[in-house]
Amino acid sequence: MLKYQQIASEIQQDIEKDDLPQGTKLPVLETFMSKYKTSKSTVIKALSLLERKGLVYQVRGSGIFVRRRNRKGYISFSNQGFSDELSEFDITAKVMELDIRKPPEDVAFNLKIHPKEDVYYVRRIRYINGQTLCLEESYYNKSIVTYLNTEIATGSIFDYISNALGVKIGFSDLYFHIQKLNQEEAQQLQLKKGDPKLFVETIFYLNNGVPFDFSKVTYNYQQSQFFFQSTGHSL
Amino acid sequence: MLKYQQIASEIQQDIEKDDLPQGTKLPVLETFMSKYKTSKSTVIKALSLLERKGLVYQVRGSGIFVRRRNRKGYISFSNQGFSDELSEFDITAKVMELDIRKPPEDVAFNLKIHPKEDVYYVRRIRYINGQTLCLEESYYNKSIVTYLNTEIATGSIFDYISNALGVKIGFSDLYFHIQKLNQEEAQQLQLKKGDPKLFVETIFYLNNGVPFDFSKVTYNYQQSQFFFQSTGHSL
DNA sequence: TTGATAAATTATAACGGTATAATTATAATG
DNA sequence: CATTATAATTATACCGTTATAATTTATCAA
Repeated sequence: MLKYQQIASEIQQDIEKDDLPQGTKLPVLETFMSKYKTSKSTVIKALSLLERKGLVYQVRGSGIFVRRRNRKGYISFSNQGFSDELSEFDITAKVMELDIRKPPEDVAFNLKIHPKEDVYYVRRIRYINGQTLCLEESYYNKSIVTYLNTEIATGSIFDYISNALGVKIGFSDLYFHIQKLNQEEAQQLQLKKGDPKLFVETIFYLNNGVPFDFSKVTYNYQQSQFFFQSTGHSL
Repeated sequence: MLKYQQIASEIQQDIEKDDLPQGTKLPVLETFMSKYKTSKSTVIKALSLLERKGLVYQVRGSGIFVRRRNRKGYISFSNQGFSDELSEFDITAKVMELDIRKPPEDVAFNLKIHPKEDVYYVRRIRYINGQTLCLEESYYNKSIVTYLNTEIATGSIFDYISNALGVKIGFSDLYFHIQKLNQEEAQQLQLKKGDPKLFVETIFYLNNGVPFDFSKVTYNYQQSQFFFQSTGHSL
């Protein structure tokens, strides 16, 4: 791990370990410099990383302070997309379908592939604390995600992709819609037709800009409590 | 404006002016260094800023590339919250209520003030392209936002706060919920009771960490198409 | 005590340099 | 021609320094 990431990680652990409350002032930069035996720029980078993660805020001329959320039970979605810090919740998944097929037109378009190229198709129901969280349909570019099976898809597909396949995940585009459930979705989520849903289409890209996953997710509105932290202009 | 912000702004304008397509490679760092007569670190800072804004992505060993969204008609919400780049849309507002009052318990809690301190209360309906976009209830800490009137609230309150009052806006916490409209909300949004809604509570903080605005917004689900770009882990 | 002024503290901007890691292009090899 | 090894390109990490801007604290005057 990079030095500034390591430092950021240690500072984060310290904050969480001591459960420092909102507004607590952290040591000054000089302290971190000598503590971690590194340069000022590296400390600044580490703290900027924590600021982007929403853990601290920095005030010029004053200091660096702890930033905390004040509500529990919300699924946080950071700049990495969702699924960060879901350790707080018990998330499981049931794989309904998994096969190799040719992509529909919209999928081919979003993955920037030819409609006759193969994709992995995965349909899952995900559960949070035993309740239905969402229906998920995902299409993976098979030339990048070369292999998948039900066992893998029952766990975290992304962990598998980044670890076993050594693929580097970069960024993603998310498109949110609020809609009404149709009959089929309602049945699978154990809700009623016409009930609200959050529908999210996401395109995931590798770090070199190549799209490798296009997914459509329908969320159970009863579980749809999300938390998002925005950070300042400059940083 | 700071040098790196200025450079970022100019690069952004170049990208938009020439309408550079996704994946276009930008000049190498050296080019920017000599073009803007500045150091490498400053160029890197400018480009990192653009990366966080979702305008470019950088690939080590390869180059810097243009990142573009591929759908129109979505309200983008960046790390500044919503309302960035809304120039694409025609947004108006009608002020329904505006007065000074004592905050309810939850508002006092989120603004971290005593329940007997004064707040400005503003209730607005906002329209997008002539259609109802959302109902908004906002509470402003009066000791920070010292004055408001209907004329100001008809426009952008945040522009007024940051320009006229010279207050520096920092970050914000957003809490999202998917729910059903009640009778009153449905009527105001010209929808039906039980229709879906996106309900967002937001706490806005000054750059020194003091909360100054707590708002509750109910979105018309028919207009609720949002776009969000996530950026990589490291950066 | 109050209010203004100055000094100290603190984070940030900006410079410029060396070293490193990832990618891409080129050359060598079979 | 395909594969492999090497070199060139390119962005990033990291160092250390000076200058600057915001804030806080201390000082002084009324």
